[in-house]
Amino acid sequence: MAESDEGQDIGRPERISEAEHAVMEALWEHSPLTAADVADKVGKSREWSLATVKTLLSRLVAKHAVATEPDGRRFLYRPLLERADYVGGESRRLVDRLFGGRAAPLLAHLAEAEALSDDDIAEIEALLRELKQ
Amino acid sequence: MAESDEGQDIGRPERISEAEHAVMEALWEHSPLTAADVADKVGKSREWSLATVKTLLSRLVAKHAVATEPDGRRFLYRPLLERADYVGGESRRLVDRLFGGRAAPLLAHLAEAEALSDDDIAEIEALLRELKQ
DNA sequence: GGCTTCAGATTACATATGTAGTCGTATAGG
DNA sequence: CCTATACGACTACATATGTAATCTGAAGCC
Repeated sequence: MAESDEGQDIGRPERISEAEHAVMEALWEHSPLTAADVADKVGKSREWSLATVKTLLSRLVAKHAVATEPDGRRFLYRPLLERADYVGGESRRLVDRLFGGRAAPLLAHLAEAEALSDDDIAEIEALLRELKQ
Repeated sequence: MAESDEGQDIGRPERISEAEHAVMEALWEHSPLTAADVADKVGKSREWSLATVKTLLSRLVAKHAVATEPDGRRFLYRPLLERADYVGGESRRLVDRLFGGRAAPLLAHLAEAEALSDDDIAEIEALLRELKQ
């Protein structure tokens, strides 16, 4: 048992795998969805069987990242974890692990790898202006 | 067999796990090192037995991320994969997976999460100036 | 030269993850 | 009513990962 029996499930953000993340993206884009809907959306890019998508959805429910609500004889799935939280967490983890928590070196790396377009640069400048005032 | 038998091992960057990454950090900081040395350095933060570190080193050698050279009856380990390459790859993967390859949204997220210090901001501004000229 | 010791090699084992298939059952169609 | 289906639940299984312990052989110490 993860949390001592009884009591609501606060905190403890269970790790979401890459495959699971793909499913989350489908739900973030639009929800609620049935398993078939999700399989459909995700199936565009990955070649997953419906069974696979169902497994991933179950795991996400077990991890409290997705909630279900009955809809007749089936379920509608809806994200519990918000995309911003997930994305923020993952970004943070990477920056912490690889750059000692500093964002600047990350940016430097992306810049070096030509991963920054002119638009990106303009956007980042705007962001900084906003942060400073 | 990973690459058709015979022929040098070009490309195919095998994925390095988080635990393995910790070992790489030790080697990037200073190399070559013996397994015991690595265990020592890594042991500062993680509570790993020497056996564990040896396993991780072996796996890294199998993944061609680390090379060995005999030193008497033991090995000296030295990174083959460069830190910049690893870090660049991981950053890229994250940005691609979560931000459609755009760096600006990543930065926005870090900013929102207060993950940007004043120093960071100054540093990033300097970076941008450099990029623009 | 035999015993201890230290190093890498091999084996172990639980959990996570990717990827499905099968089971049981409620329901919709005939 | 009975049957074909469509779902979720359960089971499966290979590989990856975290975390070690054990085996084997060479080196050094008495």
